Amino acid sequence: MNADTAPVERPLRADARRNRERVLAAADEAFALEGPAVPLDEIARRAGVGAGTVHRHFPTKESLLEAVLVGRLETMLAEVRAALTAPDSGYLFFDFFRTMTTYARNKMDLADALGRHGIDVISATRTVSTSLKAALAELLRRAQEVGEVRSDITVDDLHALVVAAVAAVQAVAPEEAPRVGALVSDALRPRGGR
Amino acid sequence: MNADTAPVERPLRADARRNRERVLAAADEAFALEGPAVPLDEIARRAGVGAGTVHRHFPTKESLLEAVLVGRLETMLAEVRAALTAPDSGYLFFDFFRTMTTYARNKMDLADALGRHGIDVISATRTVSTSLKAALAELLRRAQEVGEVRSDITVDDLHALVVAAVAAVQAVAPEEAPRVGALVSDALRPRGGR
DNA sequence: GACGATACGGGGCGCTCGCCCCGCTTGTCG
DNA sequence: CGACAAGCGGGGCGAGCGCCCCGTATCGTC
Repeated sequence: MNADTAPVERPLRADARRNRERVLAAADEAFALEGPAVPLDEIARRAGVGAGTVHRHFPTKESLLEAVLVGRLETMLAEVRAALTAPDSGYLFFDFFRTMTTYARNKMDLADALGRHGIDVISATRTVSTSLKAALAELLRRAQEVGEVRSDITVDDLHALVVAAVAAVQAVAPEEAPRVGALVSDALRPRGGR
Repeated sequence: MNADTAPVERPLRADARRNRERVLAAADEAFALEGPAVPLDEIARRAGVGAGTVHRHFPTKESLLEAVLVGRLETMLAEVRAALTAPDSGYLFFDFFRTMTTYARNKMDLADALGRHGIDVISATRTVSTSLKAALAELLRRAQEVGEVRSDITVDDLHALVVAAVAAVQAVAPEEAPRVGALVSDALRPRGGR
């Protein structure tokens, strides 16, 4: 096999790598706090770098959004995999659902900001979101096996319910949030069960 | 009582009134299709008026958003009141829930666009949203009375569930939408029922 | 320690969009 | 029907923001 099919990309210089991480971290935080409309200058300021540096690592604002989104999906994936290795993971399904809701909140506005700019979110995050879906499918299967979850629920349904729970929780007073979140997740339980 | 406490505002000239309606209709449509970020010029173009005209009737973009939002809430209110006068309105609750979901979709992005601009949505829409809430409370009470809905659900919960259903429906393929919407609304039903 | 390559900073350009202004048109009323 | 007020159109200004550029600083290597 020859090397020129995969043009060896040289590793980043140490400071470049460090700055890239800083920008990513600052962007993650800024997007979470202020939403996807936050100016790039603000992100640069938080990261303690110049605007040019942000632009060098992420040629467009969308590419930065995309990178942050992929990072969040990877965090979620790690979480799901951790849940899968736990004993009795089927029984812990609803605890896990609550955790997912927290992560998903951050994810969503990024995803639709990208969508609005004509970026195909599905293909941009294909690798990680495929793995995530597979891991979720396994978790769901186990929960259904032990009768915790209705048997006619698909992974897509699960995803939709997480999204629904996020929306519902944001729509009520904070002290009602846990009850309402649970209310939504109850839609997953077999009817007549509890 | 004297008149100068309420300085009689002269009625709008006929063409002004017509243009105001056109702008409002164009804005409603444009916001629904393109989201709240649509430029005012685009709205003016759709309405067939100049940009200055839009600005005269609605001094800021937020005031236009607000006017459209109030209009949508009024439509929803009319819908709820219609449902209340129907015979057996308790039993039709879940049909009605589906209708609400459709209206709410349009409402939500406007509301949080206003929120992002520091507008207090609650007080801006106080009159109509108070009436809406009261009407919904009555509808909910009847549905609970005939056992269609869990007795521990509040109006705020109902609102949250509508929001949740909207989010869920948007998160799945169109052909799955009815099933997923129903899944969410099932959270309102007494457990062990149906 | 010196030299070439790589990365940084931040000023600046161009575009978009909300808002204003002013010369002209149209409706209203005696 | 005529005069005056009310309303209209659209060009233009200023602010905000994404993106680019280039002189300077820093890193990696021999």
